[in-house]
Amino acid sequence: MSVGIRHDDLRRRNRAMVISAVRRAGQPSRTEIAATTGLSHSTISAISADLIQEGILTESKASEPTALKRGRPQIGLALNPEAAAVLTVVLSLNFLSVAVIDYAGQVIAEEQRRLDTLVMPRDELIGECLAIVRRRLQDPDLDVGSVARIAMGIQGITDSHARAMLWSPITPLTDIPFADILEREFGIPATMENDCNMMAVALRWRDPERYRDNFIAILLSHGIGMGLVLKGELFTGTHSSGGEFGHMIHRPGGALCRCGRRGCVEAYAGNYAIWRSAMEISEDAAPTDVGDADMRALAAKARQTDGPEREAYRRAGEALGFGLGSLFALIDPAPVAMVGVSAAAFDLIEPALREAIAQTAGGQHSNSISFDTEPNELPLIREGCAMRALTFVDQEIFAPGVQARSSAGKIVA
Amino acid sequence: MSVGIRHDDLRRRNRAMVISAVRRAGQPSRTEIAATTGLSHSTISAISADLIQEGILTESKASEPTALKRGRPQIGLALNPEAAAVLTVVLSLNFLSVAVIDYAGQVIAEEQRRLDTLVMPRDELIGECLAIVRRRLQDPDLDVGSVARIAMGIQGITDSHARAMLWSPITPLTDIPFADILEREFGIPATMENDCNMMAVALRWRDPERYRDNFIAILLSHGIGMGLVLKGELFTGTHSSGGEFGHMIHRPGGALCRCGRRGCVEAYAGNYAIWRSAMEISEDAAPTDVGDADMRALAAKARQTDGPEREAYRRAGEALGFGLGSLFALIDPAPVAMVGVSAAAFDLIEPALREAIAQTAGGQHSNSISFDTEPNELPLIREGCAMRALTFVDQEIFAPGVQARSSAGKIVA
DNA sequence: ACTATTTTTTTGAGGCTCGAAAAAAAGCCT
DNA sequence: AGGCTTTTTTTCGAGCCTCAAAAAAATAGT
Repeated sequence: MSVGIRHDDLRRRNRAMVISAVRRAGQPSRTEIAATTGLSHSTISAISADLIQEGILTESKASEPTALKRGRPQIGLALNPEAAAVLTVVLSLNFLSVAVIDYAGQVIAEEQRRLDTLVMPRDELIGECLAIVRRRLQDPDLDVGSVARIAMGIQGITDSHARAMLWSPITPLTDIPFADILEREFGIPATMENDCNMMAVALRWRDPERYRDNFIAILLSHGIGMGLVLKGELFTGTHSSGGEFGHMIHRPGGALCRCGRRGCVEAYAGNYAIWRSAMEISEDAAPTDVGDADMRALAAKARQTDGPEREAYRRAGEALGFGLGSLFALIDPAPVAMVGVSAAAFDLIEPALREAIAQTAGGQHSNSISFDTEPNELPLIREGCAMRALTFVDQEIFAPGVQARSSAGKIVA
Repeated sequence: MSVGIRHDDLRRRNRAMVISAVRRAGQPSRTEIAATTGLSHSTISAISADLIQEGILTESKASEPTALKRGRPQIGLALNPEAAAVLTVVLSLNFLSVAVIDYAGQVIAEEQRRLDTLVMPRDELIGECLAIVRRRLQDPDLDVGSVARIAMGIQGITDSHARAMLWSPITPLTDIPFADILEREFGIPATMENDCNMMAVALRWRDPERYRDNFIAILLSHGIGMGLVLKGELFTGTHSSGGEFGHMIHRPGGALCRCGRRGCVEAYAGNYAIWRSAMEISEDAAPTDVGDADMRALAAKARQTDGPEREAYRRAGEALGFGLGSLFALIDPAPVAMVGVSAAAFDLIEPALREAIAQTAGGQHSNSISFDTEPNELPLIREGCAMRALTFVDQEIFAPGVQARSSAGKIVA
């Protein structure tokens, strides 16, 4: 079961804590770090001396316009951008993008490509991913050896260990162990992350005030996805990436969902469902792909006239509201971020959503539940992947445990 | 944010680990503890010498019929029953029970009382609880000073810090801070726990093989409650005890629930809902109390003839199945324990439940989801409270952190 | 009685954090 | 300018903790 704390773990954990304090705070002084971590000044001094000597941190003398104060000025500590680099791969519908990011979090190279993900055979899809990564790694401007981690994000379900894509709406293929494939090809540790989870991670870094310990990121796109942070931790399923909010049951035996089942929230609130409803096509009709431009036109029409388009958004709001109500019954209410193309139509969705949620036990005080919108999910996913990879480097490479230390470079299976 | 590890914390944590290893394993030898905790023999030897000297552990020479082996025989370590005692209070519909339990987990005294919880005024209800505790504490056979912790369990919603009852079906009263009340009255640290959470805790101690890291305990009684363990941790809401499975929405705008809303799972699967449906009373009718004997008679009738009684159980199964399907979409499937009087009628519920769950995304491989039943919830709740209180003593009193050490006896607010 | 085997304790070394004191690096004041 | 104050950072010794190795203890087999 839970394991004892060894004597060496102590330093390792406190190192990790100092690094993470610097990553969060930007340019904290040693004194500030001591205050936030609760460790003594002497300990922080010793650890940061080590980290600077190892090239992980740097002293940034040129601190911001220092508020004129008496006493020895604080010396800001910053992440050394050259300490390492990470690579992010984001695979979404018909689109593949890669970025190389330095240790301080700045993008230093990127590349994007259009693909027909829906029809590509397995080998080709994997091949395209490997090829784009290889091109970036072979960039002469880049010191290849410094790429310490790859984080790949994909729309769809991944396993709970972040190793494989289990199922995805962007391809009929299933069970592709992308993390293992990337590690085998490039010898760099990799993970396979769920898109909505990465959105949640990114939101937390973007706005820690609002998105701190408990919040929900919901992707309103072709499908409905969710990333959930509870008590400061990303919530995942026990076997899969979990949080399949879109496939909670809204109406037993109801509209046909893309997953082949009936009555899921997504079957009322996914792009295809809103489209189907607005066009007054049967609820039993097979889901079709709807482009972002078409969805924006639909929203415009719904705003203009009170017809089936507006009703379609109303029904989507109702499904989302009852779904959120059920979710809130389980976890208590939390702030929500709506992301994706239909988040731009949240004005059409919100009234019915609030009305529905007010009818649920989880929606008590539904007026106090706050929603935020962000129409563009891709930057969020990439940012999330970047932070995921960087914090891995922080913890597993620059503050390694006993196992990792004895077998540097070996990929953990 | 997260705080650094001090040097003194190390010993504290490892002490706690040794104690918990003994509590889990029964009579482990030092060598076994070293193996399970991963600490060295010398460390375990030093820590256990301390604990024995302080009267927390004892060496149990008279170990079980030792498998004849060469070498120095292992000396079993056991919890010293006299090291401390805890007190459990369980308040349920019309029933109040108290037990005193020694440090090794044996019940050493108990008392039970019938009350009219539904109609008692606030002062009287609190007064009865205090009186029954006081009687047990004043028992001359009991060394009062040794009672180190009180855990109170109640049917209903508690806050996430386990301090107060927020709402309960057994009384119209709300927001009673029982933990504070007990602490003020007796000067003993106390917590206020949710019944279903305690059921889950108890199941884990009873059968750690089956109920280890991920499982669900569902109370099928007047209302529907849930205790959820995910990744080895009890899952609670962010503000409340959470996990209000019974108030997930089964059918928007559907049958009237005891909570005043419509379409909750409970409005189809709670005792009153099954009764209402079997008697062919309107779904809009106000919930009524149904005795356990009546429910058993109803189940018998349903088994005998295919009438409205059987249909009522079928509809309960359907609601539970779709509810579990939605839950499993969020957390992935896990073993389920059905507890309470209607668990005895699970044979009537199961077919429709499995049929419904198979129609949900979370219910993939629904045949592999296993159900267990336990008709009697009260012993489980008491056991859970006992283990809760005992592990608190293990961790907070016998392996105290810096704060607790410097202010012994002070109640943490 | 002696040896082999296994468990437990003892001992010394090394490492970590902490508090106190010293050193460093400014601004402030006369 | 020079001394003083204030604040940050570093240094140093003390006290713990864990670990590995060696020693001691306890028993079965021969």
